[in-house]
Amino acid sequence: MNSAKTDGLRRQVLDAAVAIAASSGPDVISMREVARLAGVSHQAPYHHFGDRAGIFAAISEEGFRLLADAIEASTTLGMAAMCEAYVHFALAHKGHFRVMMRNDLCSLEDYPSALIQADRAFNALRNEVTVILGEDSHEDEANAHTAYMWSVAHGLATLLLDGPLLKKLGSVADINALIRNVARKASSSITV
Amino acid sequence: MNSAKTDGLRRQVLDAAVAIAASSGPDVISMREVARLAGVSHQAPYHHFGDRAGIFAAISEEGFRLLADAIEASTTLGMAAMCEAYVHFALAHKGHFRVMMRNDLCSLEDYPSALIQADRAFNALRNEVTVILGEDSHEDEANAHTAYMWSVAHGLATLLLDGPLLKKLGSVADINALIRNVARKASSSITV
DNA sequence: TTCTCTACTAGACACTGTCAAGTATGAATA
DNA sequence: TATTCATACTTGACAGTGTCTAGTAGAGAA
Repeated sequence: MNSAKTDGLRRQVLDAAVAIAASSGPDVISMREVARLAGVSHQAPYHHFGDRAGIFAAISEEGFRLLADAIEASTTLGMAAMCEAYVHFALAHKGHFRVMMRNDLCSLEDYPSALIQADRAFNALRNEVTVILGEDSHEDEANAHTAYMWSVAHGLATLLLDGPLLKKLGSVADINALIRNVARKASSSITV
Repeated sequence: MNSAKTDGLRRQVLDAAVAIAASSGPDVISMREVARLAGVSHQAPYHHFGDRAGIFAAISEEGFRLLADAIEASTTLGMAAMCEAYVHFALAHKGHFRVMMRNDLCSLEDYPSALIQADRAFNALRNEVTVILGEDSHEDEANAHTAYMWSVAHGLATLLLDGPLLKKLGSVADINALIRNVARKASSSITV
């Protein structure tokens, strides 16, 4: 009955927390509930995560690692593909994404290992922008374009995930078509 | 000492809650804390809001009303101005904005009066898009463009407010210049 | 006077995160 | 083999939380 000791409790708690974040949001995650789900005492998770913020930090690190992997993998496919990759990651990893983007749950700068993964994702996007703009482009210009691309992808992702206005866009027949459409618009704004 | 009875307790609780949301995030808002700040018993706020979600609903309604006002006012100035208005609203009303965009705190469809205000804001943007596209434009095209504009504005707003990657964009000299730049890029993507 | 409505207060309950202290188990060391 | 020690837990307690229930002071209407 007690599977906590067979496969790692740490992994089990993490999976439970991500599942709760995906279904009901990160705020519903409770130390005592995840302990209960894992079949251990209410204090057992503290040994692996320190405190509640520690769980969120672990989810963030894992999430940013997955996001960076996805974005780096799409680099060769161009700007629009990177934008799509960002949105699809958010939809496919709802639990992770919701936690990652809430730095009130755990401030990223307190957890350097999570920050490293976030940097990987950002740098991949930033590099692609400079490649497109060319070596001689101004730094501010590259920053502005990066901010623009990130805003589009992040905005669409959060609107699709938790946006109060999502249902208004429901009349768009295919949600993947919308994502592709938005990504294409965004990427074409760089070259113009 | 007890100013709760002189000016309305409802207003006092709301202001305290918005202030806490702006400084520390909505999750820190506690029924008992806002009651304490207002100098009343821990049950007094329940008479005005029903429960905790009721406070968030009231903040959402007020926030969407202010947002709709701001967006409608900027209609005559064109698409880029509407986009800027959205972002500036988020920065100027941090407390409201954070609550509005968290429908896990209170789901908007349960509070029709708040939903009406959200619709006002959306419709203003949507109308402007159709005006630019022309009467004969397809509905899906208008939806896609509206989704795009909303994504850009919302993405930039949330990244500036709570984004873990905000500091990366810090090298952009003037943040208002960034907002104007992004808004202009976004609006020009419609006519192209 | 009595009745009713509003705007509260007071007490209790289950639940939460977390501190402190204890325990079983396995490996390393003397 | 006996002892030490770290790991991975358990148990118990505490303050703080949202919210249910039950009361109360006061104003206006009948």
